[in-house]
Amino acid sequence: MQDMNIKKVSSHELGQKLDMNPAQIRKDLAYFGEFGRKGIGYEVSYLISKIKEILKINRHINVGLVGAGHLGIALSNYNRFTREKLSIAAIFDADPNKWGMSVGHLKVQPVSELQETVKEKDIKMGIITVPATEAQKVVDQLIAAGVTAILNFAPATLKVPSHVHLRNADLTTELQSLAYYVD
Amino acid sequence: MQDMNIKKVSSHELGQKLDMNPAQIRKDLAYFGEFGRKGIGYEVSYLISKIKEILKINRHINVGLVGAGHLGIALSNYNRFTREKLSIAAIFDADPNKWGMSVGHLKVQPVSELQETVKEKDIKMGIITVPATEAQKVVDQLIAAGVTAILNFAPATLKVPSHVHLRNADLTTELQSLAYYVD
DNA sequence: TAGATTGTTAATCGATTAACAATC
DNA sequence: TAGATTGTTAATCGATTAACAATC
Repeated sequence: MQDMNIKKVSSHELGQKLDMNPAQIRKDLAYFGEFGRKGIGYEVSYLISKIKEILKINRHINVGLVGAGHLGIALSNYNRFTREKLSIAAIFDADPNKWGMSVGHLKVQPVSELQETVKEKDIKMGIITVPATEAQKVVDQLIAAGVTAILNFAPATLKVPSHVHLRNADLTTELQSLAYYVD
Repeated sequence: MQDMNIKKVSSHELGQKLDMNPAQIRKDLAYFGEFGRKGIGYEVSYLISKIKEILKINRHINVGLVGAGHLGIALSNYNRFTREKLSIAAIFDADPNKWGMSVGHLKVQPVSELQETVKEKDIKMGIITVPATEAQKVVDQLIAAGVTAILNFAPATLKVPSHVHLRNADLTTELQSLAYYVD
């Protein structure tokens, strides 16, 4: 709506677009504060900024990626990250043949430099795109370096301490959920 | 549990593992049929087969992948698909330089062959890993070929007719949801 | 038989929706 | 002012949990 230069929106309009009851929208928003004006509605730009604040996506975050294989390179080139204030700030790999290889504006670094680089570049999140057999070792190293939020693409069940937030991006599950609708 | 050679399980045990109330588990399962035995519990292998049946993941499905870039190649090599009865049976790309290129045991085909190959190989699902600018064109071609379940990795909002099931695998959202827990 | 556990009905709990005073 | 729309309280609805007869 902001892109379409629409300035204000009512809970009724939002409800139509999101296929939700207007009262639900007002109640959910009201839980976090008073963002609207009676008789007027919600100001689009203000609502966006408030929602970003609530979801904590109103700040820049540096991300470290471990595993310079096809998936790792694909993610590095994924330009939507940049738009959403997420920067891949370093890429690591265990394979000496890949060290120094250019990926975008970055060069692949040895995993041994992980700890130092995480501190230096203020990396707060990690992405794991190594083979399943290497994943636990990598997650341990990321945690040792102080990273507490990790997105794992390796098809492995990883063990992390309770203060670390691990999210598994399981592409199989996505496909399987679609399989339900086939035929 | 099957891998651990455990033969039977009670709703109480399942509840503990899944962090759910035992009554919830019994009720949910009972919705689909009577899978347990009073005084005994559920037989692990039977329960697995019934759940796979309910979720319709008890059959082999061939998948066509469009876009032989890094992400496409990464997905082709993703061996977990095979284990879950999902086979990438063909890879397409618009770039003539990629035609004939080997990816696993497949060769990259021109998109012009899509329609024919989908029929020939009984492809039921599609994966889109092309640039955002090409995605709508590709989804249209997949639909024209008769594919009704599509997983899209391109950061684009695609239009599909109501009988087609489109699922967007948005990697940004995954990362953003983790960002909430940073600091 | 006694203990265990299901499937299901009844009770409880929480989430959604309706209604409305406040007010722009 | 009259119409619109919020934030919030009250009413409704549905989902979760407890309880228990059936039975292995």
